[in-house]
Formats: sequence, C-alpha cells, structure tokens
Amino acid sequence: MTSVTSPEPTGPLLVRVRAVMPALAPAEQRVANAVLADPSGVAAMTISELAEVASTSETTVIRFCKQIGVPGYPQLRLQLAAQSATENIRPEVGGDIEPGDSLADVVGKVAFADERAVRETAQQLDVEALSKVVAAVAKAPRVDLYGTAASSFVALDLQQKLHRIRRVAFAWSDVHVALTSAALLGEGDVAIGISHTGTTVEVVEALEEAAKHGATTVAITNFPRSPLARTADLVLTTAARETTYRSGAMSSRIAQLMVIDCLFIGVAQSVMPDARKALEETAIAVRGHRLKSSVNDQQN
Amino acid sequence: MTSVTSPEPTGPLLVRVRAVMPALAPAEQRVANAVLADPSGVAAMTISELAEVASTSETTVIRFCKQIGVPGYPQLRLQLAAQSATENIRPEVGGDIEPGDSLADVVGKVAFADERAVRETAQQLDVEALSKVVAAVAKAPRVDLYGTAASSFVALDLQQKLHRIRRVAFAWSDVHVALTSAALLGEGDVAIGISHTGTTVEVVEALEEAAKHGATTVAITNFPRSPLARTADLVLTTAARETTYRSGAMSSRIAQLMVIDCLFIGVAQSVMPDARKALEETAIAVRGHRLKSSVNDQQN
DNA sequence: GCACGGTTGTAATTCAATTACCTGAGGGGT
DNA sequence: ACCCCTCAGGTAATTGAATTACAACCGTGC
Repeated sequence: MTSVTSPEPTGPLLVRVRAVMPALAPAEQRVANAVLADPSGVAAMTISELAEVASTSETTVIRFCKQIGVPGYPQLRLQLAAQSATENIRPEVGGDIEPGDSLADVVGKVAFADERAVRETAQQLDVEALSKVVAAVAKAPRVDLYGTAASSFVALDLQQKLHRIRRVAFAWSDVHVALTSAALLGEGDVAIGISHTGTTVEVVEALEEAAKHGATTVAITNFPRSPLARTADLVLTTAARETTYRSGAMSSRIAQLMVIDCLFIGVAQSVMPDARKALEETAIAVRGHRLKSSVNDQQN
Repeated sequence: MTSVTSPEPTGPLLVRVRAVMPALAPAEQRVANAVLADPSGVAAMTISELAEVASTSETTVIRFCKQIGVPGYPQLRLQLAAQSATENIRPEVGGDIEPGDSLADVVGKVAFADERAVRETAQQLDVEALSKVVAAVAKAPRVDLYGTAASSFVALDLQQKLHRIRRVAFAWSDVHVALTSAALLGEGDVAIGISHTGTTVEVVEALEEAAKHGATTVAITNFPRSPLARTADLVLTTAARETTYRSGAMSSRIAQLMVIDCLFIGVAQSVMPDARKALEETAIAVRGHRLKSSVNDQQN
C-alpha cells in the first residue's frame, strides 16, 4: 500500500556495491569484484583500464555505475577515492577466519566483523523508510513477523519487545502457520519478513499473502534487489558481509538486531507518553525473579 | 619546460596549494582560491566549470595543476575528493537516548552503543576461559543451555549452531523443564547459563542443579561477581552498558551473541576436520528453499 | 523451433582534457 | 623612442576518455 521505496539505496559506496552484487549480471559482477578488491587502485584507473582488468567492455563498466546509483564513471572514481581515503584511517583487521586461527584471532576477527556490520548498517540505513515502518507499526492493530532459522530468533526478539510496550505482535517460523496468519491480516496491519539473503521462499510467500490482504509489508534483508525486497512496500537493509566459514548467520543477525532495536525504540517513543516509565514497570514485574547482590535491575 | 619550480613539495594537497600560492601568476591564484574555498565542490566540477568559476581558461587550470605537482586535472579532482573525505569524519555520538531524539539520532546512538559493546567485550574477554569452554563443549556428550527472556534467544541461537556441527545441545527456557534436564546431566556434560545481570533465579538454579550432577558449568554474564558467575566453573563476561531507555536487553544481547559466535567457531574448529565443508553441506540442504535471483547462498 | 527478454560487445558519437600555438603586455638595452 | 625578448594568458585544434546507439548473442519458455 505505502509508497514504493526508492530503488537506489543510499550510504557508503562499497556497502552498496556488496548489497547489489547478487542482482548483477556476471560481467557486471566481475567489475564489482575488481572494485571491491582494490577500491583505491580502481580510483586511479580510466574506464578502459578497469574494463580490461574486469575482462569486459567499457560499456559494462558504465552499466555497473548506473546499477549502483552513480551517474557516470568519473563520479565512481571520485567516490572510490573519497571512500578509501577514510577507510585507511582505521585499518581493517580483515580476512576471513582460517581453520588454523587461534582463539584470540577468532575473537578479534568476529568482533571486528560485528562492529563493522553495525557501523555500516547504521550508515546506510534508510531513516525515511524506517520512520514509515515505525508509523505503520505504531498504529497497527496487529503485527506479524516472519523469519526462519537464525532470523526466527530475531523475529521472536522483536515480538517480545513489542509486547513489552503493549503492541500485538506474532512471530511465526512455521510455514503453514505463517501463511494462515498472513491470510488473517487486513488493512492497517503490518507484516515484517526477515531474511538475510532475501530469498527464503517461506518468508517471501508469507509476505505476499499478507500484501494480498492489504497489510503493509516490510522487508529486513541485506539485499535490496532480492525477491523479498521486491515484495515489500518498505525495505530496511542491513550491511553484513558473511563469509563461508562464519556463514552461520553471525554478523547478519547482529545487524538485523540493530535494525529492530531502532525500530522498537522508534515505536516506543511514538506510542507511549513516556516509554521509559512503561519499561520500568515491566522491569518491576520480573524483579521477584532476581537474586540480590546486583544493583542492576534489567531483564534476562 | 617542466621542473621549473623548486623541490616538489609533498604532503596534504591543500597545504601544498597554500604554500605555493604566492609564487603563482594572478590567474592561477584565482584558481587556487577557488580550490581552497570549496575543495569538495571543486572535486565535483569539470575543468571547464572550474575555469569559469575562476574567471579564466582551462589552460590555466591545467597549468595550476602542474604547478602544485599534480599531473592532470582528473588527478586533482581525485585528490581533492580523498582529502575532503578525510576532513569530516564522524564525531562520537555518545549519550543515552532521550525521549525527544529523532530517528536518525536513535540509529546513531544504538549503533554506537552496539559497536562499543562488541569492541569492549572482545577486549576484556578471557580467552583462556573461552578455550576451556571450547574444549569442554567439544567433547561433551551433551550441552544444556539456560536463558530466559531475551537470553533465551541467544541460547536457542547457540543450540541451533551447535546442531549444525552435530553437537547435541538443548536450550531450555522453561524453569521446570530446565531443572529436570539439568538433573539428567552427568560428568563430562556442559551446562551454560546465560543472563545479562547474572541474577535470574531460574538460570542460577538450573546451573546449580547441573553442577550437583557433575556437569561443567559455564556462565555468560555481564557481571563477574553476580550469583550466576559465582555458581559457574567458567565465566565468560560481556561488557555492555544498558541504560534505562534501552533496557530491553539490546547491546547486552549483541555482546552475548558475539561471545557465543566465538565459542561456536572455536568448537567447530576443534571438532571438525574441516568445519567449512560441514557448514557448506548444511547450506546445501536448505538450497531448495531459496528463490533465484541471488548468486548468494547463505542461510536465513 | 521460434520468439522473447536479458546480457554483452562493437562502433559511433559526444564531451572533457590536453597540447600547440598565438597574442599582447611589460621591461630592459641600445 | 624603438626593438626585442620574455612570459602571462588565451584560443583553437587535437587527443583520448566517457557515453550512447545499436546489433549480436544466449538461454528459456511456449
């Protein structure tokens, strides 16, 4: 129902490149890889040189520029130069986790990847879209959340948070139940689908069903061109880079959680006269389950 | 007709421009002024536009480039872009979220808090203790995970991850079930209790029960002096600072996830000849549930 | 097997950047 | 005062990069 989200995401260039990658044609992906492999190097190349490096034609390079929302090649060079200039300030701990890494290495790499996922997600997050989602959720009689596997925990987390501020929300991970639930939604309700790749059939189907019944649909995914994103009225993109070894949905999940936290706080702010107070009250409810010896009084 | 000017100065571009200024011809000085006045603006101009702004010709602009030691105009643009990008690096955000904050503020603050939680948790994480936990989990016939509310999702996440590498793990959030399960543990088994405050009765009790039956007990908590930490054989501490407004277990949960990711990878490394391969295989299992349009093949 | 949509490259074209060359203004030296 | 030399500054031609128009190609579904 709501306005179609802008086709071109904003935010740091390289983040955007990674996000659009899967939706690109093979030759364009070669260009993308060349750019990601050596951003500052590419900034120094002419279009013909880059075409050469990516074993393709100048035309494809131009097309690649348009795909990632840059009007022309010179502009790409500029942005690349600007970007890599800022990158070099804080060095990358970089590299994927190797089988032989020590535990200390693992901790360092995981922490770095998570930090980066959070930072980049925040940078590129479409606040406009987020505020539309907040508004929709705030006045929705009911909110459905769809997610499978690791994303199901994210859905559950949001469900629980929304409950704490008296919003009606349901997190479904079972396909059939999710579809039935989606069919019961109506105008004004909100359906949120969560999937890192944006290609999980179950989630896409549930969201389609929800849309069919007039609900506002929201996608939380890493890939703005994915089927899930195309299905949704509003898209919130994360910016995580999963690698094979840590494929178990690690930083992607962290990024998703950050997004839903922002969403939650936004809703809390707009729904409650003083959300702080409401949260304190629910905290009091679980106080009986706390042991002494800690000044702190928050949950879990 | 080159090398007329003295020693080629190096260093930041704009500094160089200022330094050479007095030695320039009037028309070139006008160019220099335009550049100094709006570096990033100039980076966006073509040579003709800059010539226009400096009320001179393209030729003079080129001459200016050579004067300051830059081979051509495109290179000047690149350096200008890079330079001005480094100038404005984001300031620290800090502070708790206020009821009146805009969504953009919220996003910035949440991201900052999460980043910090991850960084600080990694810094203070006891790798020695972690490696003991890894060893225990790696050879445990069975692993029990206890967590309530938000921490229960963390427990579920770890359960699911361990399953993917064929470790037997159970996440319990129901008090009674957790206690019964704990009572069935034995020597060699591992029980992990997750609680931000470390004061959740249910989790502490379950861990005590597990200890009574000879299991190795592990606490994941923010507070090393908490009841939970005192109960456990091994303690992994997080370093999140929750505040009232964002009390819904936000960065604490992120920090916990980071810890369990490290734990998981450690276990994966020590258990499997090649964990990477095993993970790829499980990824293939869900491939049928993926839609096309994505070259990418990771889960959720 | 054929039509279609999407991908890619070739060739033509446009436009930015660079160079070659010209003009005119000052500034001695005779 | 005149001439010549130098050098700032610009015009116009040239080069080469970037872009667009178009055509060939390939897999896919009917």
